[in-house]
Amino acid sequence: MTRSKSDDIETSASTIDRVLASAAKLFREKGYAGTSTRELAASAGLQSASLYHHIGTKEDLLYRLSVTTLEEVADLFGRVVAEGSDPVATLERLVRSYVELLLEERDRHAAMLNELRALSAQRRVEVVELRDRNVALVRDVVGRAQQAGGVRSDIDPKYATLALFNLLNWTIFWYDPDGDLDPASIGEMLWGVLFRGLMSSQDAPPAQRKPRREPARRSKGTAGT
Amino acid sequence: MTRSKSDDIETSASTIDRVLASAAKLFREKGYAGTSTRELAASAGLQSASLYHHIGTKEDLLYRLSVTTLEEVADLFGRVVAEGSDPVATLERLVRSYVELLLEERDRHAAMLNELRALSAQRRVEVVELRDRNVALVRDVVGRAQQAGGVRSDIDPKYATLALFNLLNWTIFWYDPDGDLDPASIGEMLWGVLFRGLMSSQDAPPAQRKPRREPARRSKGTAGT
DNA sequence: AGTGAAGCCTATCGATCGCTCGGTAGGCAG
DNA sequence: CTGCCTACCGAGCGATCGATAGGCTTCACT
Repeated sequence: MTRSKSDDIETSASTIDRVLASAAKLFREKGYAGTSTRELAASAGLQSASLYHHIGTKEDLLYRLSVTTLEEVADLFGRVVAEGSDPVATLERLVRSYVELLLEERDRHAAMLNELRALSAQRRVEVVELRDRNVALVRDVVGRAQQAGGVRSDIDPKYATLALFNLLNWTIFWYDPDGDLDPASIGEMLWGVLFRGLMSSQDAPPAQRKPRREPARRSKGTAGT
Repeated sequence: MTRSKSDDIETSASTIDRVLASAAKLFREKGYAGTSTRELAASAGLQSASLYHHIGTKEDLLYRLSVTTLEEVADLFGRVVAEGSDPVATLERLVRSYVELLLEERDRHAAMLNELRALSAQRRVEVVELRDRNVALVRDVVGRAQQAGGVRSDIDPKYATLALFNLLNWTIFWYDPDGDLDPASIGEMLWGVLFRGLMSSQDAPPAQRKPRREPARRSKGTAGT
């Protein structure tokens, strides 16, 4: 009452949030199996036994991290698609905002993407379903962009989407928060590579052009060079 | 002393090769820390004690796998560059042959790429140096392709190369040897995405064109889309 | 003042970890 | 034959693992 109780509640974050943040950081740095519950507890500022007041098992940490992270992605994607505009512009916003989220929450995304195998079979299936739902949303946008003529149609949208996430996800391995580029700049760079490619553009249109409907040849691509 | 000893040279030992192959497979599937020496031995058809007749420590397995794998990549890259031709054609052969090697030896590449953190500090530095040497070779080819006008010059070759390995390396996570595409087809698809991008090509040249020398502006890239 | 939950602690459990020990089986040289 | 070497194994070491048992303190509410 009269005494200042605000000073001992002033803990910056709740204990469970500190534990989850520590888990994400350590899982990314050392892997799930390579992180002990004692390290985890110490990183969050408590004894290992005290962990089990907040969680059931060590696996719960990875599971909660993964679900939260994938639901954030689903929210982001849902918001971007709800804005509604032409498919290529939507795809660009998906890519760039995803990269920004991926890198700003790198610990959680890296833990989820790399340590999925450590989950029990049932939970792994559940997490994979969440992830696949996000991927399917992007694939739909890719397909619509192809039908609208903004994206080349000689690549199966399934593989175009796999290539897209290839290009974006591996960034978690080299992104440096103290490096030259911030997440938004990396997203801009990667979108540029994804959409325009590395090919020198002598006369490519800088923005989208009216749908011109290529004959959608499905040959084997740039075989001969 | 020099009688027929060529057949019992230690490099032809089959047990150690089985152990190394088992280690690569298990490290990819379960991670380094998640794989016990007992599992490793069982997978190679031995008791765990017998492992230590062939190796010093568990870490030796990861180290030997990593060095061997990176030296194979260095050999491959050296051969491709030695063929000598225009930089864009060299880059295409680098990309496509790298993807084929990456996927044909997926276990070893995945173990090396994902479990590097499990190595001791000294060995980790050594392996990273080997890897960076391979990356630097690709970056040089990218830079020469830019100077020759075959690759757009508005992206720092450092980041173009990071994007390149982004696009290729993540494939280890979804490649299925029993799936639709074989490694060569995936390499062809990824090269197509890397070089041409996803943009619908109304009039882009299907093969290389004579160097046209862009002014090589080095600004911040594709800001306005 | 009394009650009960929340939050964290010390101490320790059984299981499993990487690794070592002392041995055995068989090939080969003298 | 003896002696040595490679390859392997059963048993078990100390350390560490994830998780548990039970106690102490704080605090809200009666």
